[in-house]
Amino acid sequence: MQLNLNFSTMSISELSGQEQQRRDSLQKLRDLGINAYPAELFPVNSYANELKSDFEDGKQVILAGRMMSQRIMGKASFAELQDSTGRIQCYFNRDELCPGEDKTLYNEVFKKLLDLGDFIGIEGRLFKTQVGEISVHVDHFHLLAKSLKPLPLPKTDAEGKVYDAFTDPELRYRQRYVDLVVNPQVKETFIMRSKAMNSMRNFFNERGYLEVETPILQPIPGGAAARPFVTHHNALNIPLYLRIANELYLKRLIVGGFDGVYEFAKDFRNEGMDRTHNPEFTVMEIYVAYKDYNWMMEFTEQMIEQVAQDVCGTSEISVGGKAISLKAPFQRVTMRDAILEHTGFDIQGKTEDELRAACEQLGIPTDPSMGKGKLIDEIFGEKCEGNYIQPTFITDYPKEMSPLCKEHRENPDLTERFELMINGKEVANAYSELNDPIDQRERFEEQLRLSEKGDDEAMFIDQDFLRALEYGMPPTSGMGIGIDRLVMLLTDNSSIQEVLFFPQMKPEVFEKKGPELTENEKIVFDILSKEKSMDLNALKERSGLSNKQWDKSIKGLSKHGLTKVTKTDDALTIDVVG
RNA sequence: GAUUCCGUAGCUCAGCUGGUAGAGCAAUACACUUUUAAUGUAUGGGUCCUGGGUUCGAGCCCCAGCGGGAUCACCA
Repeated sequence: MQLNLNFSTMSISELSGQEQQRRDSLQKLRDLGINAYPAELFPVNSYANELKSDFEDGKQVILAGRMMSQRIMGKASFAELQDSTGRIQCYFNRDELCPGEDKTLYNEVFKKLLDLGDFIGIEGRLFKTQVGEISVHVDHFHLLAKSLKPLPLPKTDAEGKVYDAFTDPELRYRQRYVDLVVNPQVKETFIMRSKAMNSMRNFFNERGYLEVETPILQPIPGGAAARPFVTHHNALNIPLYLRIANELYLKRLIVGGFDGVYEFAKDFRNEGMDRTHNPEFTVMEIYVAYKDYNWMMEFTEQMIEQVAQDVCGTSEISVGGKAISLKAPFQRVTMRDAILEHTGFDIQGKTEDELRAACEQLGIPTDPSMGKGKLIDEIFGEKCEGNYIQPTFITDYPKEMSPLCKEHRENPDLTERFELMINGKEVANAYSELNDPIDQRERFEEQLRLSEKGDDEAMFIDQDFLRALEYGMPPTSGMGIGIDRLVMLLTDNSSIQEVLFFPQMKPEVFEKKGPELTENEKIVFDILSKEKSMDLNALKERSGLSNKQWDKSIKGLSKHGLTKVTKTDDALTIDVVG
């Protein structure tokens, strides 16, 4: 029946007015014989920013990008073109673009059928307007790709004040492509991220270390204490884990004879999400043979300074309004001294009970499952960590916290481990790596006992890794650095979501708006279709619906275009349309 | 997980003690040959996140849910 006709066109009526207009423009372009999505390459030879920095009057240029604004003044117009480097103004003159009688290209195509956001290609020459704005005098333009959805359009005035900024975090993260188009500083953040990784890569390559790749799907998720994601391999019919770290594989490569290996690795942890944690994140880990953690501290501080130079152009950065100097060397403080300084308590030689008592005294909650290492870690995390704004190496961690780290050469309760703290947060973590296979096996067994006590993050025993160590691993120092957190520092962002292109979010629900009438709408429509025309109140009586349900239903029917309400002097009448 | 705030036009946001949904930009039409948040005139544009409830009447009040932000807790 007739209903079907109405409903079949519904998907089109779901479009906003502006979306519909753009589709109409697209059709008109096609009617004019213009392909809105041409296949051939466009021979770009210039970019907005370099044209502005190296102005050369009259230079012939070909460039392409999105048209982001249009100022039409009769026979002449200005438009802004945004390419990957920035924006440049373009000048369109009707009688130059259309020298003959036919002004369609300017009057119709440029002025009416092009929309903001469309990709166009420009051929023209550089000049400066009377106001001094560097612009391209357009000789020819080509539609390269039509945009069917209107972009948000932030505007900046002469004083640099931004209006109508696209700021809603949900929309920005879910539609990062839009965020990147309209928010230049967002793009800059990700360019800096790429520079940081390139800088580190260069730093390592110059020293002869090898970039490698190791498995992401691991039968035993080792190298860290964390809950993994599990998946299943069909052909092998075994569970596989997404890696929580790549440490054990990189050490196997040192066993195999490489002097230095590093990997930029995506790790995965099935834990909470907040402004500093995303379920997948990027870590750089590097292992260098014949070195210890003292060497690694020097290596790390040099690397950080170099990265800051390459990314920010300076080692003096500002984070959340605080000035931080990333110039090497960094301060070194043992964990014992750090705790002594900030609490007055000396952890040296203390028993578990004494440590627990100290925690109570400091107001730090404890529970019976915490061992010595955990208690010390709590004190440090609670009372010390936040104080290290300037880069500081905290060294010599308790043994229980570090099952893969070599025992300290002077104190068997400690390990040769450091963490680099910047802005009160951990940025890097490094060891003199444990290479004694017998000691390593005992440490794993200790982890197993923790696991049996209910610690679901205790490490698994990796027998193959132990076998590798038994063949012999040279003394080695390893270091891991959280790339996301480092980039947060360098770009002065306090949320990890700002430095990930696509932070994890709950899946978006794309509502399917069914063409079906709701039950209530059907009830109302059935009554009405028998009568064709009714008094509104009479219909409401007959329907027996509550006020709210009645209201929804009657609005829904009008929306579907099935009914029409007309107002006479003192009554409302409803009719079936058509 | 707890607390708290938010969800209204394509975008940014108003919306009074509950009384027929507003502005700027964007869009449409017209004018305008070096403008620049261009300007002037006119016009169109809404599932007020969803579902219940209270009410003669809900964008607003109540309940439940969805999504997001912030803070805290947990966790490397």
